Amino acid sequence: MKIATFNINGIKARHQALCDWLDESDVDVVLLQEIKSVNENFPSELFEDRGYNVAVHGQKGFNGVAILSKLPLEDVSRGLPGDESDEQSRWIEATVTGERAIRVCGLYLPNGNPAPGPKYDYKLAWMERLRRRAEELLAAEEPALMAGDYNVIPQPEDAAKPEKWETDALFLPQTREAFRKVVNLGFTEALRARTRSPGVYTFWDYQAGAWNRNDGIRIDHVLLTPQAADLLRDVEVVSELRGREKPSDHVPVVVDLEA
DNA sequence: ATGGTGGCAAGGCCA
Repeated sequence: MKIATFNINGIKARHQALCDWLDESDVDVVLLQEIKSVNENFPSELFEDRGYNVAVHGQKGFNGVAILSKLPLEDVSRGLPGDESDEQSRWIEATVTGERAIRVCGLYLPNGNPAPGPKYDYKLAWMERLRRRAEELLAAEEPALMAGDYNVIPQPEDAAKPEKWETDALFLPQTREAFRKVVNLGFTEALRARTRSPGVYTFWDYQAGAWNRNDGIRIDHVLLTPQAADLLRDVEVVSELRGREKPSDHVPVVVDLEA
């Protein structure tokens, strides 16, 4: 089973590019972030026509996550637990069953800039809620993954120019520590597990020719429970999409699970 | 130090 995470930066502007990729790839499940759309305006038919089931957790203008799946989506849950007052749409999860049942969680972790400030406080609080949900997933001792735009550069080697990010919310020591706290509960970070991955990025800013100079960062991650890590066959970053017409500033990360 | 780009949606906000 191939499961992808992809921050598409606006479904309205990107549905054609997304469909082009779906038509030429063989992904079974796609976790989308930054759809920037309310549920009613999400073009579900485009994906249903291609054999995908669709679950959306949208929001007007910003954020928004969704799941596309060729397998039925069961037990869909929207919103990260732990704060009833949080109105931002950044989390969606569901169970997909091929040879094995996998719990897939799609997430769009807050950017957090400028730091310090209320947005950074929100990011850290969100990461603490993520940690608590992560503990529950591990306790279930079943195949599960949390994939998405984490807005975290885990290590200096995950940025072409780490010095540029020193005071940025994506790379501050507190951010990296909070991410480590989640991973070290017992997850396998899929790409890091497969390669040392220096020079492998998933985001290039639209500005200043970042793509042409390969001035990227690796901030889209797939975290696997031990039971899912046992099923890991392959990991791929589809960086080629970043060079196409009207690209997202992120590219997909695809894991292939024996499931 | 500033500005550099892009999406949503219709004026800024967010990244």
